[in-house]
Amino acid sequence: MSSAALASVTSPPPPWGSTPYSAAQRRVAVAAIDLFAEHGVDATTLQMIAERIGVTKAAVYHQFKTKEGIVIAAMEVELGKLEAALAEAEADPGPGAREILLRQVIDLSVARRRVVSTLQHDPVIVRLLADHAPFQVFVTRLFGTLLGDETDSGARLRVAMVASAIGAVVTHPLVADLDDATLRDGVFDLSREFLNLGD
Amino acid sequence: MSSAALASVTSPPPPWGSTPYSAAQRRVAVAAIDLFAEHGVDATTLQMIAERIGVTKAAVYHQFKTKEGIVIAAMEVELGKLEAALAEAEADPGPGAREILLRQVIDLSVARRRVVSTLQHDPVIVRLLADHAPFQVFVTRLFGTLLGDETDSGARLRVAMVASAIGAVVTHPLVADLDDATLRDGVFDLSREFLNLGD
Amino acid sequence: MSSAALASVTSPPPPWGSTPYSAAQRRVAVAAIDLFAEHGVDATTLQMIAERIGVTKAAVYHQFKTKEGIVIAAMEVELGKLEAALAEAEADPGPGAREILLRQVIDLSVARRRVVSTLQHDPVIVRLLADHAPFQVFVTRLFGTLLGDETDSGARLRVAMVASAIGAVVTHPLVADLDDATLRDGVFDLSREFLNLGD
Amino acid sequence: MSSAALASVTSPPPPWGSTPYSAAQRRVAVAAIDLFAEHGVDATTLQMIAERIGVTKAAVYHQFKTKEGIVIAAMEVELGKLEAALAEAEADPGPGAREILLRQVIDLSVARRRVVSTLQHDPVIVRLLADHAPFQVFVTRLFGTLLGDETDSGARLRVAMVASAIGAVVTHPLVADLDDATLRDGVFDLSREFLNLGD
DNA sequence: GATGAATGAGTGTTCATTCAT
DNA sequence: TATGAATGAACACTCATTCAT
Repeated sequence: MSSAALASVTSPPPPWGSTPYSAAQRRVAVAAIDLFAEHGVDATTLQMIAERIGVTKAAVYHQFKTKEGIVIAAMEVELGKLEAALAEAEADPGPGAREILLRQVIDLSVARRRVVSTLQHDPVIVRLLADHAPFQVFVTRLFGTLLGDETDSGARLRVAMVASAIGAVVTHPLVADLDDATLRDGVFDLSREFLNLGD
Repeated sequence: MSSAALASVTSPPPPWGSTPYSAAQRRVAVAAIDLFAEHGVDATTLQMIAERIGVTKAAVYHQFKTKEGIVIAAMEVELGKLEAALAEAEADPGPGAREILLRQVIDLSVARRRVVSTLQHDPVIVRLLADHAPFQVFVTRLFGTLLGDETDSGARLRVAMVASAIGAVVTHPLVADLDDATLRDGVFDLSREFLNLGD
Repeated sequence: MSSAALASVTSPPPPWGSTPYSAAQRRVAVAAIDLFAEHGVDATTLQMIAERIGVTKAAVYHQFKTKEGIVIAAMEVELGKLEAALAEAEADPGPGAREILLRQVIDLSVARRRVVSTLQHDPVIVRLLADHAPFQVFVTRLFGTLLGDETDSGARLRVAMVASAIGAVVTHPLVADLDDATLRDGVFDLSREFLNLGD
Repeated sequence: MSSAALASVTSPPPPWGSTPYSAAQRRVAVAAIDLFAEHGVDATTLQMIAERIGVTKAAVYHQFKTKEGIVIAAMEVELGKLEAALAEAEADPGPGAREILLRQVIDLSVARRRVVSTLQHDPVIVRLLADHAPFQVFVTRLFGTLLGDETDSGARLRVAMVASAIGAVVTHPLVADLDDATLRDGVFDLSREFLNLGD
């Protein structure tokens, strides 16, 4: 049994999507995500975030005690979109579950191209994720489900390559001219083929 | 004919490896690359770079007029390592040339894991590259050669995915336990399969 | 005749102990005193005061219009404890009155060690006191009574030294190991000896 | 033998006066002391310090990495003035040594009235001193020498009262009209009397 | 060629204070 | 009465950059 399936049995997954962020906090987080994607976390100042939502810098600080808090909230809001699909895949570990989850991941990655790509690689976020246990849990669950029952190094390598590719290909200049649907389906087909998920 | 081959005919490739950086400048660039990889470009201060090579901040400024200059030099030094392989592949556009180039790219990516991954995604560098023509030329040549004669959207998508995967898979946690050689060969085989390069 | 006795004739002393502070205001003042003693006035935020009494910052503002108001209230509450003894000493200017007042001052200083020491020297409070007439009156009465009939520079110097010593000795590391009773009596005896109050 | 005399035998006292502060750093420290005495440490901004010596805030930061560093330097510069007298008294523990040291302490306290009083009681400085070992050593030496051979609680109380009085009496309103010389001699005589140092 | 000193323009963060509800 | 949201003004601190020596 995969470690992810095991985890789903022993303890309920953390409620990513339902984190108790107020509406005001959500507004900040959403504005922040866009700016992070556009300029990188370090180059995004609190001033910029405040201006984008039309309030004062101090008002933002009324919602979040630190910039780091905003970054985490931004990540939670974004990754929360995957939580439902992941929970579903964990609940029904049938052969199609991985495929459905894969599809969701790709859909989100394409739909939110720059955001996903940035959040996945920005040095500040990478460092933050490494120190933030809940994120580790989420990522472990995600890759565990994607792996399914196979956990040998070959399978891990395949999943790692696909996962790496998805996050980055969506902003690759070579496919900049593809429309979302084409990119989505193309990436999905190649990923399935790559993961030997085909019939 | 590929756009890369075309480019190589119309204009001589810029001398990546032979850029006239002095020894002192090279020392700065090398120190900078490591720090960029470790902390990100924005979080790497000139003070840190100066300290790492045991000189003063002003001494660094004697070698480079701006921080941006250091970033560019760092990229040139790093990408210069691919220049020889790329030139060779361009000179002999036989069927094996793409494979050799691919191998070189993967070898470098694995050998310099964190560096490559960081330099490829750091927001400051990404922005700099977009504004820096010589980099565009280099990247165009690289992908052009990797594409070979096929330039339809399907082929472009395959190359984009492989290129995206290579740069990121090398630091993926799922393969963190693999030794360099295994990772190198595994990624190479999967990439060939992906690109339909196998016999 | 001492200037204090004169003052007590010309104008009724301000009602230190009976200042019309509501129970809620008193609660704020008491919490504030402790925090002022612990961190200094400047480093004590309204947030801290509010938290200590379990209300919100705005609730504190409902009781006091400014932070300065809280500082003044805190001083009044604390000094009010001396008001009764001072009034009594003023009413009966016999030879023992000074001694009784001295005793009260020392008792309070020892019992509320850190508080007294801090409130007497904190730069914010010192400045506030200098601008706040009622405090000047109180202090004048206090020292006037302590001085008794002698007002030459020699007597003033003795009283000044004793007064200075009392406020600070209670927190001096050299006597940190003394229990309250010992410290109280020791300081009292030395002060009497110093002021030539003994028989 | 007093603990101070012992300490002077086993290890040379730290070089308070000879701390390697550059001229520029000294200029900052001196300006800071005055401002600290005038407004308190917390209310003294780096801007104020910078302006007083006619440079930029950033220039001050070039000399000291933190505000705390400035506070410590200010203390060292000020206390360094006592170092010579203290070392001398430690070297010659004769009966007159305590008296000479006492005289020096009083002279400095009177000459630098507000400075000494403030530095001795400012909450920020008090806290800093508690966490700063070298200051503890200095203070221990100082009081040890002042105590001489007697270390019972009675002697400690007398020294504590005198020490407390000296630091505070110099700014006491009751003696504000005394000129320096009168105050100096008066405090000295009273202190001797207090400490039973008279012949 | 290298250094120490200096600077201007920010950055994240804090805090007393206000106000609509 | 009490609160949550908001703000303006400030603060300590940072950093790329310049320049006289």
